[in-house]
Amino acid sequence: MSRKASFDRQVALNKAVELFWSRGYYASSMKHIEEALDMRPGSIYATFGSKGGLFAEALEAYASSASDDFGQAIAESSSIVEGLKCYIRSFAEPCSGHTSAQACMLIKTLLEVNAEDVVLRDRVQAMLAAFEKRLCKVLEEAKAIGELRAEVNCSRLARLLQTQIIGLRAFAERNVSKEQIAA
Amino acid sequence: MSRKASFDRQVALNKAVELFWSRGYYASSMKHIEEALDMRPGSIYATFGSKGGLFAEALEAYASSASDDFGQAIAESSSIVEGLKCYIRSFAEPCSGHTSAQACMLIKTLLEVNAEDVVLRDRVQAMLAAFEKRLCKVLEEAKAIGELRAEVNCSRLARLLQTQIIGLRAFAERNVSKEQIAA
DNA sequence: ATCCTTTTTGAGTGATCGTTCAATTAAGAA
DNA sequence: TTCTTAATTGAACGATCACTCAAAAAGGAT
Repeated sequence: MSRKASFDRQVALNKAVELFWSRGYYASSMKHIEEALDMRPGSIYATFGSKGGLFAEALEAYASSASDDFGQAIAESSSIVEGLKCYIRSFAEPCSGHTSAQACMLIKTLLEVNAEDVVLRDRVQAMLAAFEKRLCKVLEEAKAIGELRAEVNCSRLARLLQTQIIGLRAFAERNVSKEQIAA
Repeated sequence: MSRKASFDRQVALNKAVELFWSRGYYASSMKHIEEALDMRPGSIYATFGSKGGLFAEALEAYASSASDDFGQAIAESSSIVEGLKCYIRSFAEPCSGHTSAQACMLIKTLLEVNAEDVVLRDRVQAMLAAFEKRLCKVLEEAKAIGELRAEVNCSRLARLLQTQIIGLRAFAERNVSKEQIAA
């Protein structure tokens, strides 16, 4: 039955994430995208529909992989709280191949996308809310085990933590070693 | 001696700040700028040189006005710490005319501008560093008066506070009433 | 009122934007 | 090998990008 695609969709999406994450949405032209994915416009449009469609899929891929990273950090550590600390500290270092630390792609997108693009904006907000919920569940688990005192308000602490993470990762777009503040 | 300009430079810059702050740099086209400033391209280029030049000046104007706001918040309050609290709380509300809270323009710019534009990037970083220094000085003043305990590390607390403010203002680009966390 | 000088205007520049599609290429079936 | 069918290509599209400049407009001095 005819010919099959020569590229790997997930590989292409990862390359798109890398491009959009570093350059942002508006500043990534189709020329950049063609080069990054090593695909010609026809294939890109046949596969992802539009530049916006590709971005949306790339964002989902990013969120999914970020969520995996979080789960792994918690699972690998001896305790939940220790895992959280480890996770947060990881943002302060020039981590995993990147030359310098980078702010969360969700936040970059939230701040870049103008208010007119309601669909994308809502999607990003939903992703951030989902992560907050995830954080909250993990905290409640820690409380149930006794790692956290019984009187802590988990949903409030989750919001506070997320704010901290957002600030830390945006701040990390600069310089300094400041993982000493994380605790 | 001939004709004089019919527009007010500062008024135009304030309009530019409003536009760039809400739409970002790349998504603000010259057409948007012409409309926002009520000026034609010839006048804009004669006055500000280029789109980038206008943005740079608008950013300076924003930073200057933000710095004034900070000074005023401290001066108006009964104590330094109370002034700081008030200043931070002000970001959680749909403040001063804007329909919804908005992240700091410096941070939006830092996250939007790609790494190639070194000059602008460095300028933003310098502005953020200046604000951190200002925060630090205020904290040291508070310590000298006795509002803060003697053992606090002011420069570290300043960094922590700035991270908090960044996170809070980015977070505020969403929803909720969460000024309860500020203390 | 007239002239001088500067500002303002807006049509027009080439470049690049996101996107399309007819022609070409190539994998699997017969 | 030949045929079928889908994937890939890249030239080209109209729109819009940041920007220019010659012509028109208007304030100040005489």
